[in-house]
Amino acid sequence: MKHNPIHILIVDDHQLFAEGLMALLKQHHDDYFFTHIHRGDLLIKSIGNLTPHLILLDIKMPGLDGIKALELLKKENSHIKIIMISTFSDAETINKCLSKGADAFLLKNVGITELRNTIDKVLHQNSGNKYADFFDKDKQYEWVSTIYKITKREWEIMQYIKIGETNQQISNRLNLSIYTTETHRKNIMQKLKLKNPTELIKFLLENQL
Amino acid sequence: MKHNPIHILIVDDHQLFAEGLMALLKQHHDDYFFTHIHRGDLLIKSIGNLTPHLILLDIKMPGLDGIKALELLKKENSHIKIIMISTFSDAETINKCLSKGADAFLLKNVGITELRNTIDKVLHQNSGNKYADFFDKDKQYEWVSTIYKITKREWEIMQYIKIGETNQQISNRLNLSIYTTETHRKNIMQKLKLKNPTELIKFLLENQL
DNA sequence: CCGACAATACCAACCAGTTTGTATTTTTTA
DNA sequence: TAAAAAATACAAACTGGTTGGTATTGTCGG
Repeated sequence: MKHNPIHILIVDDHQLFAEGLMALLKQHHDDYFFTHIHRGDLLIKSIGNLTPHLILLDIKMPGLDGIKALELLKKENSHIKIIMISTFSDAETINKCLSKGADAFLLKNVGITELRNTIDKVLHQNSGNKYADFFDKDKQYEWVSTIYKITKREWEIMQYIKIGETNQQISNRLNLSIYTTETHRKNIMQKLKLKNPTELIKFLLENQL
Repeated sequence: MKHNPIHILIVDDHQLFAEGLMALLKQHHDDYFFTHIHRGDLLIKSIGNLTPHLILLDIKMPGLDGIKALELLKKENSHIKIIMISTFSDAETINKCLSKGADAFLLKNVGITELRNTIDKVLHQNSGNKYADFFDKDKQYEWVSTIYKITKREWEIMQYIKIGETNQQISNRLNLSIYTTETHRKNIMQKLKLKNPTELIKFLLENQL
């Protein structure tokens, strides 16, 4: 690591974020050099001409989402280390990433120290160990519950609505009458002052719940 | 600007983004110093004890969204310059920000040069001029249309679905029969291989369309 | 000029969620 | 322990979107 420069490829559609990352990582490592790609599909097209040791891969991107990109990459270039970086972190997404071969999963709200540590770990292990940064759902619940008076059960139901389940599916899953789920949903809508299912989904996604 | 240090307050829930920004901005300005707050509600609580010259304010945050924060801030501290930084940029959001007193609106996918220029402009003007960075919707349309074969009309209708309009409202707006809108919607769903309205909204939001 | 595609329009049966109610049981907490 | 809050359950009328069709008109490129 001292004597051969390490090539890090950053794949993220946010120019500012990518540039910031490079600036931060360079601060302690003269031997890092970077490439920046801002679209998933360009990554796949150009990976043949690039030989990164490590890819920092955003999940949410135009062109091709990070998870599909990860899948394609690991099939062809399994030696390249990949750290997924995302805003979201439901367990489902994290597990999908790890099972498709990601070496680590980090949230965008980690600090640079944690990112550096993760990079070091990933670069210096013969793979196998995975590092995942599970999101603190409790914090999220805390603010919806205090601001909107959302109860635990309502919160639980919101989580299933977010992943696209119908009232019927939620009821089956939680062993509830569909009427109960309807009632909860009604109360959620009232408390959040939302008018239609679309607005609920937007609320959930935009507030990263 | 040479002799009195400039205090920049960064309000963004993404630690990495904020740290990256600070690293980038420090590179050319020794006379900048920074505070970082990661929640909208904490901003409002602590603004009394802070005297920033400039606030870089993210729109999407837990606690209190950036637009409300902007509103509250400008009411009390109209002299503080505020640059909104966001991932999204529908004209509605931009206009809302500018009308509530934001001095500029930038997307997270601008580069550091553009950010620096905007900061300089905002700091050196007696307010009045506004800088907004309207998103290149054409680019977005380009990739959905090439990947999913979405037509112009379908794209147009998707935009209204995204803001929560019903088929009826869209039909009125575009002078179409509701049957036409239904047909377009049906085709959109098929082309995107989506099963229900929830998935469509998720697709639109997650792909920032 | 013709074939493909886009845009328009229609229909009926169907499915999902909303609204506006009421009401019982369980749990929490003052 | 009594009151409040949360969770449960039900029902009917209603609104909005889906599914799987069909069909006409316009338009653009080969």
